Formats: sequence, C-alpha cells, structure tokens
Amino acid sequence: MADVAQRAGVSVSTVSRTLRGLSTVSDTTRARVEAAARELSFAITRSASSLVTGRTGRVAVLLPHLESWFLSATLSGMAPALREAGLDLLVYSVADVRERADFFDRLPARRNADALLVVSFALTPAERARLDDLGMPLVFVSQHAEGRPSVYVDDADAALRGTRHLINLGHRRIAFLQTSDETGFAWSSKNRLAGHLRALADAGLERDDALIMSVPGWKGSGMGAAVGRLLSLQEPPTALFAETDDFAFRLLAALREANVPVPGRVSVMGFDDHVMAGVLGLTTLAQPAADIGRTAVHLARSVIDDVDGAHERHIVLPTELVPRGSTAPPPAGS
Amino acid sequence: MADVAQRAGVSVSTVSRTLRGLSTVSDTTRARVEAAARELSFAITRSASSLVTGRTGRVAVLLPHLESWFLSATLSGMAPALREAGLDLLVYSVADVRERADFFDRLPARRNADALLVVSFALTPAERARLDDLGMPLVFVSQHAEGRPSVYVDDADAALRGTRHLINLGHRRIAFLQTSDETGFAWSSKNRLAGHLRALADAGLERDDALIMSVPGWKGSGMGAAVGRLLSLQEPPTALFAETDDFAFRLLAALREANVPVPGRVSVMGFDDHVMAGVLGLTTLAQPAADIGRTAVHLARSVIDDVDGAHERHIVLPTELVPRGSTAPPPAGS
DNA sequence: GGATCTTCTGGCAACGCTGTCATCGCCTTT
DNA sequence: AAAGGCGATGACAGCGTTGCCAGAAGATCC
Repeated sequence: MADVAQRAGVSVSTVSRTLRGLSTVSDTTRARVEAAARELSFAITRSASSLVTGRTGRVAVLLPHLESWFLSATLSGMAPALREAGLDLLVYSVADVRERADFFDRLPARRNADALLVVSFALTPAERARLDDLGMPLVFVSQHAEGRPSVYVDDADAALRGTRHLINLGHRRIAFLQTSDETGFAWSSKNRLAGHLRALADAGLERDDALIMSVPGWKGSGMGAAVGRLLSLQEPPTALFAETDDFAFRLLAALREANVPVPGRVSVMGFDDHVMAGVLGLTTLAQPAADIGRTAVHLARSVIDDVDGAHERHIVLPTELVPRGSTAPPPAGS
Repeated sequence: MADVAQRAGVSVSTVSRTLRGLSTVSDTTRARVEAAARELSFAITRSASSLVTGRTGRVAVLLPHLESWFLSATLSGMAPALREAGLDLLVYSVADVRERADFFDRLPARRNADALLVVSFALTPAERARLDDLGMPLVFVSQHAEGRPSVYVDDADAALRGTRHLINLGHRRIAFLQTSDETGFAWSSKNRLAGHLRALADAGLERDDALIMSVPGWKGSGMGAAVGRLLSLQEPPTALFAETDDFAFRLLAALREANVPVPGRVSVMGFDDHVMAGVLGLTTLAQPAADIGRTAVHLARSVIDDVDGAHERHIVLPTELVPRGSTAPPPAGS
C-alpha cells in the first residue's frame, strides 16, 4: 500500500480511504490512486485489515461432506452472493467422526471468519454448546435451530405432500426409506418421516413399522437387501418414498436389478430434485438448494451487520412436488 | 494470547513458542501454558501471525463451478489432506464470464492464501500470464501446465483405451460427444478427443467428422437433437463415447426417450466413474478424483515449503477402464 | 572458584493496515 | 475583513502475533 501511495503521490491514509470507497476523497485524487493501484495490481492484505477492524472478510461453511448434490448445490448458491458482498468462502468439510471431533475441539473457524454457516448438520447438544461459546455469528442452513437464525424448507410439509400424492394415486402401502448414516441429514430426515406419517394418518391409513426402513451407508449395497425385505412382505408396498434423490437413484438401480418395473409394479418418489432426477424421470420434491445458499449468505450478512431482528430470523423456503414418470397408480388388484 | 500468558504466569513470547510447538520450552512451562490455553479455549488469530510470517495458513482453490461430480470429488479429496497440514480451504468458484473476469482482474487470492490450486480451468494466455504475475505458488489440477507443477490423468491415453475397448467389441462407427460449453474441461476435452482419434487411426478406421459432436450447455436439451442427427446418418454409429459421465447420463436419457436400446442398438461409454455410473451400469474410464485432490495438496505443500524440484513436477495418475452393462458388441449385421 | 556453555525466558520492534485527530486551505457568512 | 465552517489530506498509534536479541539461572569444565 505504501508503494501505491508513493506512486500516486499521496499518503497511505488516502490510499486506504480510496480503496475502501470512503466518500471524503476528491475525485482527482481518487482517480490517481486507483490508477496506481491498478498499475501495481495491488491487492489488499486482509490479514492486516482484519487485525484492526476485527473483520476477516471471510465466511466459513461447515458441512458434513462435499459429495451430495444438495450440499454442492447449496454451496454453489452461496458463492455468487458472497462474491457480491466481497466475502471469501472458507470451507470446513468434516467427513468422519475424527475430523468432526477435531473441528469442535479446536474450532479453527474462531477468529478466522466473520460468520459460520452450519449446513445440514445434526449436532449433539455438546457440539451446539461449543458453537454457542464460539461467540461468533452463526447461521443454520437446511435446519431449524432454536435461538439462532436459520434457513430451511419445511421438510415435514413437503414429505406430507409427497405421500399425499402417492395416496391420491391410489397407493395404500407406502414404504419410507432413510439412510442410517450418522453424519448428514438427520434433522431433515426426522422431519420428512414425520410428514410422511402425518399424511398416512390424515388419510386414515395405519402405520406399519415394517414399511419404514433404515438402509446403511452412502455407498454400501444394503439397498438390495432392503428391497428384498420389502417385496417379500405379506402385503408388499406399491410405492417407495426415499428420503433423498441420491437414495432414490440407488433404489431405482436395485429395483432394476431385481426386475421390478417402475412405476408398473412400484412407484418411487425422491426428495431434492437432483439434476439427474429429470434425466431419470424421478418424481421428487424440489427444494431450492441454490436459493437456500443465497438466502443463508444474506442472513449471515444481516447478522454480521447486526441488523435488528436478524439474530433470530427463521426463513422457510418453498418446496414443490415435481411429478415425473416414476410414480403412477398402483397395479390393478393390489 | 496475553490472557493466556497472564494466566500461565509467563510472557507472551513463551506462549507463542509453546503453541507453535517449538522445542525450547521446558516441560513444566509447556504444561502450564497448554492448560491455560485450554481453559480459556484460546484460538490463535491467524491474521496476526500471517502479518508477521507471511504465511496465511490457507490454500485457495479456483474452480469453474461446484456442480460437477468430478470437481466435488476432487475437492473432497483435498479436504482431509489440508486438514492434516493444518491448512484452511478457501474456495473461489467462478461460474460465469463476469465472475471470471472479476477474479482475474482483482486477483483476490493474492496475499490471502499460501498457494492457488487451479482446477480444470481452460485459461487464456492472458489469464495464465496474470496468474504468473501473482507471484504465489501455483498448482494446476486436472490439467498439464508448462513450467508449473501439475497433477492430472493422461486423458488421451485413457480415451484411447476406451475407444480401443469399443473397437475390440467389434464397433467400427464410433461417435464422440463433447460439450461445447466454454467454461470447464477444455484441456481434458481436447486430449480425450485426440486419444479417441488416435485409437481409430491405430485400428485403421477412417475419421468421420460427422461422428464428432459438440453438444451445447450443461443442462440444455440439445442432447435429443444430437442423438437424432447421429442416428439419422447413412451409416449411424453403433457406439457413443461421451467425454464425461455427466454427459453420458444425459445421453442415456435421450436414448431411452428415443427408444434406442442400450447396449442392444448402441453402446455408450463415459469418462469419470461418477458414483451414479455404477448405479446406472455405465461403462466408463475411472479417474481417481479424490487422489487427484490429495496429490494436488501434497504438491502444493512441497511448493510452499520450497522443496527441491517441486516447482516443476508433473504427476500423472492412472485411469482404469471399468466395463459395465452399457457396452456390448454391435448388433449383428451392422 | 571462576570462566564458559547451555537452556530457558522476557522484552521489543515490526508486519500492513485502519481509525482518530490534527492540519491546512478555501468558501461562506456577517 | 474577520470568524467560522467544511472538505481533503497527512501523521501516528495500535491491532495480535512472531523473530531476534539479551539476559538469568543452572550445569560443566579446568
């Protein structure tokens, strides 16, 4: 910055003021400084300004991993919003328990970001407490959190509408498949199941726990076994509701392998509206992942700037049922 | 840090030494300091140390976007390697031309990261020059770059083997489909096509430009049209080689819509080994995305630490043909 | 027992910026 | 014409660390 000052023939103070866009700089000086900065392709050292202002110009995002469509899409939505605000994006992805413990132990985000966005994270009370101790703005994304701003969809309501759609098609035996994976979408998961059950109850259908399946792992092969168990029930389901599209895809593959026609014999419904859902013709509940990301960033900015009421705002974004080819009325006589 | 020092009854210098793990601290003092730091759950302000040491403890990654499987998987591979090195991950995703221009204009990574990893980025000479001016360690990922360390796979060789596989199955008319999308995989793309053509030439097959298709957009609907054009040729192809799996999936969807059986009438081959490739039974060339990410980080660390020879190391990782159900011998009589 | 090492610790400047205050012209007001 | 106000700029301290040097205390050697 001193170089720029010298080249422009002004003091560093003036350069600082110019570059920050403060109004008290004359037009001619501003032009000179900007020219000098450009010629030297000067980029500010954020470390130094952070030290003085206490702002880092960075927002940290904590994610359970990076490989699901939903998380990537959410992150994608954040990127432009952050850029617009001149904020950099710091990503903490904690894939396993060790990394997770390490994150909450060392809290590396502390003092290294202006806000922490916690995405789709099923927190233990201890972890939640640790974050609260962090003393930095927190925004919960894709989950509701008491006492903190959050952005999410109404998973229960969406699932309710999904199941209702299946019921309207004539289905009476509807299975719900969820991942038993620990990390990840536990908050959403619980709510989706609740919505599903609610729809069944509303329609006067009896709950049957044999139709609620926890299938292990993201990548495992438990899916085939699960399908086998469901289809060998005395009264097998005519529709399968998977808690995410990623999951529904694996389900479709398992069904294809077992030569079960979709939707001829069973209907399949997903949740997310993954890009591939369109390609594969999967009926699903679209959730606006990019919007969620963008909104989360806006919310974070409000909290950082200490806007009134921002500290406990809960924004619920809409979901939409997208009917495609994987759902149809149940086969006659079932 | 002053608080910790006071609580431990030592000077800040000693606290600093202890926390950095320097050896010249007595065991008793070290224990006292560590206890104090833990009790106050002290976290160091990186900004301040950056200012002194010139190290930021951060690595920046520049990506064309965040939504392809390959990029997510690569990023996933980087995360644990960075964590292990105590480095934070700064993500710059530039989705459109405006953002891209902005990045190269302002170079926000400058002085805000210890190294920049450039992933799958088809750079203009001007952009490349701009990066070189940046005066910071650069690592090119998923692309070869003259004069800079890089990690990539031999796309040409992989594609060659893919096409050879199709030829070995008996195919003689093989189409190659690439995206005409600007951002993204231009480097890989060019090489994959070259490898494909090489395999044709090696087998004594004539090149037919009608079989090389550029299909627009990531998400558009140009795929149906492309399939139509190919299948209405006088001598239609019996095999289709898509430059990425993402692309192959859309191709599969278009073929299904057109009622063209795969692999009955045409075989389809992809590139990447996307998670869904297994699910959909797509034959593909697996590239070790996570390994690429991890290796890139190791390389970056070597360059940062100025290890001998690191500045121009080129690491080529292996690819593997994964035969699945989407490829088979051509239908009899074609 | 004094000189010389060694091991450990403290003091202090410096990193590159920002915020505050002081200063300097020039314009307006009476 | 003097007083006051205002807009633009510069000087300087200080943010929380680290690196360097000095120094204290204890160990070793002749």
